[in-house]
This record gives sequence, structure tokens and C-alpha cells, in this order.
Amino acid sequence: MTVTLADVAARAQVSPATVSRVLNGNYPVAASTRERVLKAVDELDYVLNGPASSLAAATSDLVGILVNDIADPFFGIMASAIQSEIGGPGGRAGGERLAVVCNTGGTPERELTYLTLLQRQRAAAVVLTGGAVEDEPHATAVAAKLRKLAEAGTRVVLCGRPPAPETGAIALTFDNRGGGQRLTEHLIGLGHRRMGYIAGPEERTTTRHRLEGHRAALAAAGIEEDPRWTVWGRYDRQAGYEATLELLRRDPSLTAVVAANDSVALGACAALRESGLRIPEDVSVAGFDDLPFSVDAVPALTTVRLPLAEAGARAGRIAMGREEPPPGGIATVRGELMVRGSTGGPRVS
Amino acid sequence: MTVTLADVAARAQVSPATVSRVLNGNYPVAASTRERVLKAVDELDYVLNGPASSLAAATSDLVGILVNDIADPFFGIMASAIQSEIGGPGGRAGGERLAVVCNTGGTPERELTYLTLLQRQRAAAVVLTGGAVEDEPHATAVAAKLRKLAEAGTRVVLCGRPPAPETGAIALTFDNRGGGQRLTEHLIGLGHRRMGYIAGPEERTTTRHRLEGHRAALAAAGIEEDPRWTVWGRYDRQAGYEATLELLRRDPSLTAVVAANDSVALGACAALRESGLRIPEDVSVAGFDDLPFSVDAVPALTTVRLPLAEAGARAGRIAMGREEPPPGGIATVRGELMVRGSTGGPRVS
DNA sequence: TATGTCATAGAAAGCGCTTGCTGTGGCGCT
DNA sequence: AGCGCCACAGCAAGCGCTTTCTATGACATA
Repeated sequence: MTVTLADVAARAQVSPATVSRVLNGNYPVAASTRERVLKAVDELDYVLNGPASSLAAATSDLVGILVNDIADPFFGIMASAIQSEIGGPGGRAGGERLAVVCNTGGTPERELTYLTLLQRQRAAAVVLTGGAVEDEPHATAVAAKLRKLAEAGTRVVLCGRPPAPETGAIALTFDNRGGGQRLTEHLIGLGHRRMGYIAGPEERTTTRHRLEGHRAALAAAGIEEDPRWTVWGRYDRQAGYEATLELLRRDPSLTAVVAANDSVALGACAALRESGLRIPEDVSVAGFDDLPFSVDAVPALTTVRLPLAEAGARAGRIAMGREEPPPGGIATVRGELMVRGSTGGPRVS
Repeated sequence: MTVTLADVAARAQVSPATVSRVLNGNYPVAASTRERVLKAVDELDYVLNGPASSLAAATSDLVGILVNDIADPFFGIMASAIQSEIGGPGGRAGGERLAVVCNTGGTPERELTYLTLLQRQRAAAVVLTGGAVEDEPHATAVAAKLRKLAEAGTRVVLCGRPPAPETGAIALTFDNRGGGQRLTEHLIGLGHRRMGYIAGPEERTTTRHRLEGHRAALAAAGIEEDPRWTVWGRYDRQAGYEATLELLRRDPSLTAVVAANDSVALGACAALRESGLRIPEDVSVAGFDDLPFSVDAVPALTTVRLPLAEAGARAGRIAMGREEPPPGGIATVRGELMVRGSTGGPRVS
């Protein structure tokens, strides 16, 4: 029913071995023979059986990209960049690889399951993006899985994620702490002293690091933080909206709101506006990531630009073995402070 | 080196066949035996060899999702919804499936290559999202590929894409034409007569349908269209920005700008503002899709809401055979007009 | 002319798993 | 007690490909 290698071989009057070699191009085959084979392939409309091939060769051309939330451009941009370097179809890389992105939804279980599935498929490489969950047992399980993968020859790269020591994984880490710190320093420099902070999900590394940066800046400026000024929520607009309302309720005298990321900041802006407050005259707002839409907000969002596409591309190249991993297997990627219209001096009340 | 089924069998003192059956759970195995096997699996940390399994069973648990641009939330949202229904890890579906999203970048070649790669992997199902390219030879090639896939038992579903007749593919099509028409009717109802239109890439079905809707509304209202009023570009913010400047240059008397999608509309807003024009007092702006950030624009964007998540979920269920395909294999999904602050009556000049 | 070398092609042994078919005890029935 | 049946387990034949090793002819060299 389906066309097999043997069918092609028969048609081209050669042995299956020869057909295989023509298709893989890693063994000398006379030009005339090659042509005959290719012609037969074409005529029979033959498509290689991937599983059989992977089984026999003990390798596969699958490359997995794990993301926390595929609907979030933060991940979309990274995934896109990674994929473009993986080669996938259209890439310059010779061997065609199937770059697949897997949506973990940010849950540890799915992350683990996808990792197993990828291991099961004997993936050639795996790239994990975004912050990790800090739950201890889970972190251990993931680390163990990563080590197994690495041992089995799968290249593992972390992009925008903290290093996983002793797993053999290469890490390209974002300097969330430093970025958060510079952002808050900027606000302090403008004269703000009473700032609300909308953090992301509590157990994420990204959340913790950004918040630590914020607090470090406050501490350095000798500003004592009020526990009421921090609210936790998801990394989306809705959460930012609600958190802002909560902050306003807790302390109406805040002159600035720092959000865990741009989506959250947008929600914050909406809440402030609906509360009759002007940005930045009454309250300044700052985000993080500098996603494409951030510059279109009104006023444009002050934020920390993370080189998502660049980091993704680099991670992709490393995963493909086309670029040297950084020394020690760890590199830190800095964000750049983008000062725009959403931040200004505090109102004089 | 790597643990195989046979190792597990030896350890559990059973035959490989029994281990396989325990793992697949589709054959009666005594409870005591099952436990023994499971224990051995656990102790040896055994992971099934996917390719071998797929080869022997002549099936695979891969499900492909093709998207034009993974960095665009339009696709991210659909992909996310599809994936959640595929089951993937965490889904309710019994068999664990690896839902993978493939980024075609909107180019015909990559689309075709990914389809071949998926065919090669003997994917269980494939979902193609978003508009198709209307290039004739390409369309034919894709259709042929889809037919092949369907014949090989792969379920093919189109989501937000026009039907592909005689390929056996199920289509969930967006009513882009109708949506575009209602949007422009709304503008006409407000009194607009001179409207610019920023279209997407010329060869896309989505682009053409939305534009046709727009023109149908104009024709119905007896408004003669000026060819200068249509500008083409990509589906992104940047393109919208540039196109708007161009429109303004061509005809400064326009009172409204209709954009091919929300990202484009955002770019249009930026261009208008920088040109010193107020929205909607001087110029109204309308988008399409109603992506999450559209409601946060200032003023909030009038647009056509496409039920991306719902359609994606349905496509996913159909792909998994968990929902009946629509009669005739084709269903049309309507968009809902969302009237917000970015549109108003034309200025009286 | 005899011999070694090289380029190319084929034979065949798996890769690790699934599954149809074939046992084989234990049990209920007559 | 004798029989058939059922529940369960094993055997063994592949699934379609890759790759090592071997064979063969052509050619160059001695």
C-alpha cells in the first residue's frame, strides 16, 4: 500500500542500501545511479518513513522548544527566533530538522511530560525557554530529566532561564535582577518614593529575580518598603488590572506602579485610567520585556528591553551545534532600560 | 547502554510482549503481573523508544499544528487552544500525544516542507491555521499533500483557513468577508464616506476576503472607491504605520482608516497621532481580530472579534476525533463587531 | 601480464517494539 | 470425573530503514 524503500530500489534496479545512501548523501554513489534513484523516488512519490529511519539510525531530526505560554508574544518571539536557526525547513542547515514548540502552560507536570515525550522521540536537541518553577521536588525532577537527556546525546539549552547546574545544559540567562534594579533606580531618580509593585506568579524564578532587583534598588536608596506595596498575580493584562485596583485601595498615595511585565503594565494603565488617574502626571507606570505593543501604548511604556530574538537565535545555533557554547556553559543576557512616556516625576501633593 | 523493553521484561520475569501490553494497556494482564512490570519500569527508569514503537505499530502520537507566524498572538492563541484539546500532556485524552507547532513563516515552501516532515513522521493529525497563500502552483501542491496525508490516515483540519476541496480536510473557516463588510457598514453608518484601507499581503486569502467585504459594503452604500485609498503591506504594526503615512500623503481628507488586523491598526494609530491627528475626532480607526491588547489601545479599538480560542479548541477536538466534523466538512465561524472608542462620526470640515 | 587499489554496489544483520497466534493452567459445568 | 472455556502469558514474525562488511569490476602500477 504505502511505498517503501524497497519499492524504490526495485524500480531503480538497485539495492535498498543504495537508495538509502542516495537519500542520506553520506556515501559515494555514482552520479548515474543517483539520478536513477531520484527519478524513481519522484515517480513513486516516495516519502521516507521517519520512525523506521530514526530507529535504525538511532537518531532523530526532532528538536523540541518548550514554552510556558504560546499565546504570549514573549515566548512567541523567542520560539520564532530559535526555530529560524534550527533550520527547520527553509533554514540554511543541511539536514532538515523538525523544530516543534511545546506549550507547557507553565505547569511543572506538563513540562516534565513533554520532556519525557521528547526523550521518547530521541530528540536531537531541546530548548527550554522562560522562567522555571521553583518548587523543589519539581526542580529536581526536571534537572534529573535534563541530565538524562544530555547523557543520551540530546543537546539541552536553556533560554531566558536560570542555569541548571550539573545537568550538562547550556544556559542563556536573562539578567532579570539587574533589569529590575535599573528600572526602579530610574523611578527613584525621578523622585518617586512610594511605588507599588505587581509581581508575577510567586513560584517563578523570573518573578523572584525581578522583584529582588526592585527591592535592591529601594534598599540602595534607603527607601523602606511597605509590605502593602507588593501584589502578586499572573503574567497577564487582567492580573495587572486587578492588582492595580488593589494597590490603589491599599495606598492611594502611590506615585508609581512597577509591573512584572508589559502585559501586566497595560492592565495597570487601564485600571489607573478608569480610576481617573493620569499617566504619568498622577501615577507613573513601568513594564518589563518591551514587547512590540508596548511602544504603542499611550503614553508609550517605559520598560526594560530584553533581546528576545537575539537570545533565541543564539540558543538555536547552540542547540544545533553551530555556535560555541559560552565559557562555563552559562551566559547572562542583559536588558536595556527604555525610558518612554509612561514615567515622569511624581505629582506634588 | 540504554534500557530496552527486553531489559524490563527480564527484570520483571515476563516476556517482552507482556511488558508492551502493560504499557499500552490494551490487553488483559493480571494485576500482579502488571505491578511487577510497572515496578521494573520504574526501577530501571525505562523510557519507551518512540520511533521503534511507531514503526511497529504503524502509528505515531505526533500531531502537527502549522502556523504562519508564531510570534503573532493571533496564531499563538489558536495554537494554544488547539493544543489544549489535543490532550498533549495534561489533557484529559487517554493516549498522550505530542502536539507540536510548526512555524511556516507564511512561506509556501516551508509549509510544504513541514507537511512532508509531518507525513514522514506519520503524524496522527495535522491542523493548518490562518490564511492560505493563493499562488496557484503552491495551492495545488499543498492540496495534493493534504490528500496524501488524509489517505494515509492522518486527520487534517483547517482552522481559520478556506476549505480545500477534495482533499478530505475538514475546514473551520472564518467569515472574513462578512466581518469586513459589517465593520465598514458600521463606519458608513457613522457617516464616513472617505475611508482608507490597509490590506495585508496581497496573495493571502485572508487579505482578499476582508478587502472584499469592505468593498461590498462600500458598493452597497453607493460609495465609489478611489484606488488611492487602498495600500498593501504586511500584517504587522510597522506596515500599518507606514501605510497610514502613505494614505495621508495620498489623500489627507480621509476620515477613517480600516486596517487588515489589529496590529496594523495599532501602527495606524501611532502614525495618525504623530501626524497630529486625533482619534476618533479627526480620523476613525478600525482593526480586525480583537486581540487581547486591542482593548487597551487608547482609545480602545473598534474591531471584529474572531473567536480564536473557541475555533482552535473545536479544531483540536475534531483532529482528535472527539467531535463530529461539521456537515459537509465545512463550517463557517462568524466574527462579532466590537464597537469601541476608536471610531466615531467623521469630522465636519 | 599479474597484482594492488579504488570506487561503487549488494547482502544481511539488526534497531526496539507490537501483535496474531499458540499454548496452558484453573475453573465451572454436566 | 471429564470436558470445554476463559484468562492470561509467550513465541516469533515482522515494521522499514541504516550500516558494516564483503564483493566486484575498472584501472593503474610493477
